[in-house]
Amino acid sequence: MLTNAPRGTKDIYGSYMNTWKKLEDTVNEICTNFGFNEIRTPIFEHTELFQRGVGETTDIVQKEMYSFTDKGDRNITLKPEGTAGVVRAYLERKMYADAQPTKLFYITPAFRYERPQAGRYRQFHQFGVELFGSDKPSADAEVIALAANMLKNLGITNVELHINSLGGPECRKKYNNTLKEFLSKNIDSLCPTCMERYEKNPLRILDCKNEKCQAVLKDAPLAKDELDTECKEHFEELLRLLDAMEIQYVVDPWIVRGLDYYTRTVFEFISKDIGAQGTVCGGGRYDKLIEECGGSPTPAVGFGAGIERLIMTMEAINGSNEDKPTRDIYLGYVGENAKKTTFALVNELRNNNISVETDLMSRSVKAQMKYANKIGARYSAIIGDNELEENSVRIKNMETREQIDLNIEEIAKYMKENK
RNA sequence: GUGGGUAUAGCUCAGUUGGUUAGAGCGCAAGAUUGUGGCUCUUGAGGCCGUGGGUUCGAAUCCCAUUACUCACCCCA
Repeated sequence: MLTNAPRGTKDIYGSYMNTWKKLEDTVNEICTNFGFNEIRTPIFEHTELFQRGVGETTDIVQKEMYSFTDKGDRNITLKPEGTAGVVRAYLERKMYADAQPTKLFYITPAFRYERPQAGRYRQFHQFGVELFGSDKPSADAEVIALAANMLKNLGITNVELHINSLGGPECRKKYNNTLKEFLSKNIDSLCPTCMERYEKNPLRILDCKNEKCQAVLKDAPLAKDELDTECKEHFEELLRLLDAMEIQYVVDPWIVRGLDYYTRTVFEFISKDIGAQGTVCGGGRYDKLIEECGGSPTPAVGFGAGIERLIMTMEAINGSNEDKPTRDIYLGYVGENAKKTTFALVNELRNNNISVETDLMSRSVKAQMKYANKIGARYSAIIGDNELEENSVRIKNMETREQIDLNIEEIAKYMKENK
């Protein structure tokens, strides 16, 4: 137990960390270009926030939350997703009084008690974006464009954008009824889970993979055909904007998102290369959520992307990022006198922003050179009594094997020039 | 929560019909005449054979349980 991380968690280090950092840098840069500002909200919130925000009927709230009572008898939950906390902050910090729209992004751990499998962890990480204050299709377009742009910049080309509109609350209610009516004729041919869903959440039946259910659904009414004129116009304008930006998409009437708060636009970027959990990025519009959380009616769009899944898709294309570490120079030494000089020099170089390593293992010169090679040092030098006497150190380029003699004082300058 | 697969060294994996001290490759460490890397060679360290119980004269090997990992369902990022 002491040497086992809790189930469904992961240590991030080594080559995985390289990819992770690259991803974070890309995300930061793109969000800045799109005018989104970073927000970091607490890792835990009052349980009620998620019950309201994510929805009482969702699996997330009903069975997957890490909840506990703190010493002050507060009901606390580790965030199972990123949006609710941001919505809370938007209201609490009165960001609606700033220039609108408010455009925020976050990278955060999230926690769900689920059976782990490929692309699914109990602690995972979400990159997400939220845009508050605009009900216009252009806001949907901007958010989708950001996601597409990010994926492109990460070199993720093996994903497809699926998009749909569920309509506003009225359309949705109406569609639910039409769908139930349609299904009622064939309810006995549905799979057992779908028979349950018929009562609970008929929309979900649409993306059941069971063949029998698919057969029943063949001529099912589609949400996009039940939209009122406003919702329909909204969706069509969004598609026109995506076309204008040359963002490829598939209108997929079957996508239904599991979170309760979506209205109108929903979309997913789906990969076929990372197993059953193929949704790399999912989001949509949630015009009712802010009211639900106690604010005045405010439209919003956003998405969440799973960092681990993004990395999986990147690795499916490029393999894992096995970059060797690199250091500017390895400075070794022989003998006690040289040791002091070397440590002083190492410190000076580091103060000049040069990456240096030296011997901490009392190794032979040969072993020190081997180590220099392993850590990917670009240059190496060994300081001993001879070098101290003559004030001359031989700097070796590890790749070309070229060597050059320098005074100890000249080393920092030389390394800066050859950084 | 439900099902399938797996579990031997840091990693990838051998291990015969149950038989004495459990192996290989890679990695790690030391060395191959003086203070200089990558190749080669030698040597070494490192295993409660996932854990607990059972069968047996004897278990890494057979049986049961358990845990973890893994894939899928479910759900979602």
